Amino acid sequence: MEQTFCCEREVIHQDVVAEVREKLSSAEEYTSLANLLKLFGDPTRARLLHALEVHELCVCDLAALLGVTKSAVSHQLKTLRLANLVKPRRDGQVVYYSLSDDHVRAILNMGFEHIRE
Amino acid sequence: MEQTFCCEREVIHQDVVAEVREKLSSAEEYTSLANLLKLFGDPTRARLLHALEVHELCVCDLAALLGVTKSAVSHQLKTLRLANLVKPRRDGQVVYYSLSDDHVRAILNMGFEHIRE
DNA sequence: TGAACAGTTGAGCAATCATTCAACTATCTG
DNA sequence: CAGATAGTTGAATGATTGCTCAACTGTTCA
Repeated sequence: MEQTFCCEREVIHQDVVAEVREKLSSAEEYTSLANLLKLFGDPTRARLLHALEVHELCVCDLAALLGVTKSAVSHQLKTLRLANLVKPRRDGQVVYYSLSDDHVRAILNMGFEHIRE
Repeated sequence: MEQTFCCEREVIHQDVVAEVREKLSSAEEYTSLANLLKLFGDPTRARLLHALEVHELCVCDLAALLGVTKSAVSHQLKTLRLANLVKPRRDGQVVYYSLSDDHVRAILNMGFEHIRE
């Protein structure tokens, strides 16, 4: 934001810009939106989420399934947990994770539709 | 992936893991999916896309609308263009951008639904 | 109680990324 | 053609991030 004005003289289409500005949400809301969708933007997390869409799984199984360490899985699950996308269920030593929201399914499927077209 | 085995002895739920493995896509497909959804994971790009959902806009107007430099907008638009999420239309000096796909709307709206619940 | 195992956590590191700056191209107009 | 303006581009930079490693917690079982 180092430029003091956008276009050299003025905004080109003031009316359209004003109309669009009215319909946009607050900057904070876009930050929330981006923070949510960012979580789908990593191959490991995408695979994790898609696997959990099929079946509840424990950290150990997820690590074996994806071919990564338990530590890596646990770190990613923590991120997803804090964003309320997955929820844990402890049974003895084993912690089972599952999707906490149907929006996860919807967003993943929308993405798959796009890349497969 | 430095661990030579996942769980100390074996995968805990071999049957479930096998079932899930069958239903998962290829690793490359998750990379494509992540590369797509990653584009929504930045506040500037999310605002950019949402603005274009309302109306076709030129680089100048977008910069004014978001309060960032034309250069920053142009860089982000290039990324989105290469992913086929937006498309340019030149009219003289001015380049107008618009969404090239309805999946963009669907994904954004799904995201908004989630954060607003 | 102590050994074994599932999972978590924090620090550190390499890779990725969003933005800035400056130089560039392209188009219009006088 | 020359000046002005819209937009693009590449290099540089500071911030973010995903993974690893090692140490830790919590639970089970003999």
